[in-house]
Amino acid sequence: MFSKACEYGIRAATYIAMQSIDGRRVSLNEISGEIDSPTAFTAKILQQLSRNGIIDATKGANGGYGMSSTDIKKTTLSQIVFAIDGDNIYAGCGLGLKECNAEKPCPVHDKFVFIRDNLRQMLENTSLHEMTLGLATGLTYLKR
Amino acid sequence: MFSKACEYGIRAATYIAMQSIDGRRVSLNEISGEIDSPTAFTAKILQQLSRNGIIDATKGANGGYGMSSTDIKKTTLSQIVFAIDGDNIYAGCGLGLKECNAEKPCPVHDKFVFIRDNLRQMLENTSLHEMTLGLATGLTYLKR
DNA sequence: CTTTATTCGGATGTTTTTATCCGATTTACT
DNA sequence: AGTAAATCGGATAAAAACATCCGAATAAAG
Repeated sequence: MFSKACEYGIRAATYIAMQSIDGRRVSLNEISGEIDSPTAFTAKILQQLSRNGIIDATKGANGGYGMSSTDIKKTTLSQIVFAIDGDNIYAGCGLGLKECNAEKPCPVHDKFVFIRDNLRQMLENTSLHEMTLGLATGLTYLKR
Repeated sequence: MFSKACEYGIRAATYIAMQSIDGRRVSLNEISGEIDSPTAFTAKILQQLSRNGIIDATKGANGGYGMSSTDIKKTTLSQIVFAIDGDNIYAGCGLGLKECNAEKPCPVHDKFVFIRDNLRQMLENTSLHEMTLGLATGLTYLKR
């Protein structure tokens, strides 16, 4: 469904959000350890999120990654996916046609539109804040 | 959503089905021309579909690919996707966790289950026969 | 029996995705 | 000023996906 980069990105952002709620800044090593992702690759993804203003990255001692509480509430999975994978998920034909649309549809056009609308709404309606709720209570996990 | 191989596979199988309904066997060259796919790569995919019993492949002059009318009605997109991409679409966690399940879920487990169930049902309930209906009447297309 | 039209199967090449390495830069603390 | 703790950014490597090539095998038709 998503690229590996996107999976790591969502998990990393969720972890950063959770720790930011507790007022803690986190380092790359802590993140990749806690979400069980390849460290150097995760660094690249965090750079993309930082450039897109989704997380705050600070160099130097006592640096690391963090998010403001308003960003935690406002940022949705949709924004993270878009920052990493672009609009691949929303745009494009399910069967790979370049000019598939309502005028000249592929045989599964309508059915794909329906499923992708579901996915899009889910991503747009899920905030990082919501993602952290289950983690704090031990109901959900970010690794294994 | 799907791999390129899977996209070509669905389009190719749909084209074969449509022509088989008219009693025509089709060659690799005709298929890749009519669905606008890379010829040699399409051959590999058709081999997979043939090995999985989804299409009939016959060597030699007057050979080519075809499907029985019962297979056209019975074969679903789900079977084609499974033959090419395996269970990647149905199985596995949306965030890439190896042991994500109802006991130990990722933060979006339930939401992903919902969306994937939609997708699975759509693929299981769409037959190749249904795919060909719009093509014959010029309502849907397999290329461009 | 030869030619022609086909798919099959293995080897190979290309592109994209995933992942690593390491020096440069920045910042805080002593 | 010096050192340690961080991210940044560019180069490189490895793996997977995508794609091509070509000889072998098969079958029909002349």
